[in-house]
Amino acid sequence: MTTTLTEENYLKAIYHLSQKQDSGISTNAIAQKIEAKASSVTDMLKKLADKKLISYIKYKGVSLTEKGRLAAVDIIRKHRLWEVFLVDNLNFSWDEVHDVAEQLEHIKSSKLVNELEAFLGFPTHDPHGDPIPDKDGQIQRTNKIVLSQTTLNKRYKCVGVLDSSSEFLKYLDKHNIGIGTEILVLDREEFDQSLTIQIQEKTMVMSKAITSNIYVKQL
Amino acid sequence: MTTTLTEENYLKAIYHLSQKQDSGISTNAIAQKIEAKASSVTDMLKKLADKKLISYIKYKGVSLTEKGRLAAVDIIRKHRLWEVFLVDNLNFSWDEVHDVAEQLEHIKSSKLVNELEAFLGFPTHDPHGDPIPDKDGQIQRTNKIVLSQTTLNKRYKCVGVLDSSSEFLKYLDKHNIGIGTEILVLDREEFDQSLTIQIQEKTMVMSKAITSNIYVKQL
DNA sequence: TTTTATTTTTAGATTTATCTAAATATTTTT
DNA sequence: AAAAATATTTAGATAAATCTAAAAATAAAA
Ligand SMILES: [Mn+2]
Ligand SMILES: [Mn+2]
Ligand SMILES: [Mn+2]
Ligand SMILES: [Mn+2]
Repeated sequence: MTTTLTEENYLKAIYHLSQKQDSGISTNAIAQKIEAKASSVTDMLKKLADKKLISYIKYKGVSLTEKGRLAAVDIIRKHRLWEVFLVDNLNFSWDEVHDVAEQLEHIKSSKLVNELEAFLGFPTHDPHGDPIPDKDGQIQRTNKIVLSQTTLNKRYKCVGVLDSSSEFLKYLDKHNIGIGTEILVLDREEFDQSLTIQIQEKTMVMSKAITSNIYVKQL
Repeated sequence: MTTTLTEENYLKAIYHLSQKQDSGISTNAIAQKIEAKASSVTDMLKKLADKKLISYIKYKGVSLTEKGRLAAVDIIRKHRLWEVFLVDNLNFSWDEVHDVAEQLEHIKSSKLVNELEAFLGFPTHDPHGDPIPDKDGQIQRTNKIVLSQTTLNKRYKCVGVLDSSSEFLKYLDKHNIGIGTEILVLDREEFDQSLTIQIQEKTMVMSKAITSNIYVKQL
């Protein structure tokens, strides 16, 4: 009952796609995420279905079984714990950790991940504000919203990012926005939905492409 | 010019075999170490020779090129640094680290290994007393001997192990022998070369199978 | 120095994960 | 409801790493 690196990447991709859309995850959507051709995906789906990790109905898309969900969440747990380690202890910045974590998440050793978690002080979130699943696959979900959906003249705190690409994170760094940053929403331009916000006395305008990728919580 | 996980394992195997015997490492010796069939080894040797990582003359065995040696030493550097991390920070004992390090040694990120080294305080040796190669592939070699070749009535310090299998390390744990342990050699039985030694007031007899796997330095 | 044994290489197959091209199913448009 | 477009699956190929069985080379023994 061991999963290969490739299978693990498919499970993770299906899991992430399931966050947006509950079931019937399409072959094409997976192909796009994995960066493989649809025919390759079909082959792998048969394999994952044989292993009871997904429910697969030809032409109708897939969904994770409980077994598959637990496997996926375990990879994500490892990924996020390693990201915390890289930032907290090895001087990585939040835009540098993802690629290395993509490799580290496949290391197989339950002692390793559990000891790592303890060493890090049982962190609840990774450097991008994403929650870290616990040993039993439970995820602490908080009711965050995206900055684009905030109401005017209220104060918010940045608690995460939707897009955690290196490019976007560097943009945020440049404008001194990170997890914990306080943001006051001043105005919304109706034409393009751009926001005028204030961060530490400084006022700036942000396009919707930006604000729809920043998670905040009202203070 | 990237090396696959499998290629890396072959390079490491060839490197370790080269420590005992300088050149002309045989196909069979590699096969035994890798736990593969000789025919599989021959295939891989061609591949490694194509990549200029080894010098290979049909039927005459192989040796690492400088490029291959550096690649091998880099894997070993990572392996040993991770072993230090596991023991120093994640509560692993020296008999538990090897299998996990076998996985971690293949993670590709020069920032990761260099930052890890700094985080660990630039350790010179791993938990088994083996030297950690530096960034440039240099290895600090010390003139250690095996316990079986010591002279009577002299005091030694354990500085490493030749056999670092879990079984052997557990045996050493049971008898309170570890890196740094002081050993006084009292007597040698000529018949079977067994040694009577003294460790912290306690006297014990050890077979040659044991004493030839413990590295010591005279005090 | 032949003969025998061992080692190494080659030839051909297998498994995993991928691809292209073609066939089939589903969805959308007319 | 038929035609067109899109999505998905199948068929057949390829590359990496392995294997078994057979052939060839080298080493050891007679
Ligand atoms: Mn990540
Ligand atoms: Mn993350
Ligand atoms: Mn080791
Ligand atoms: Mn070691």
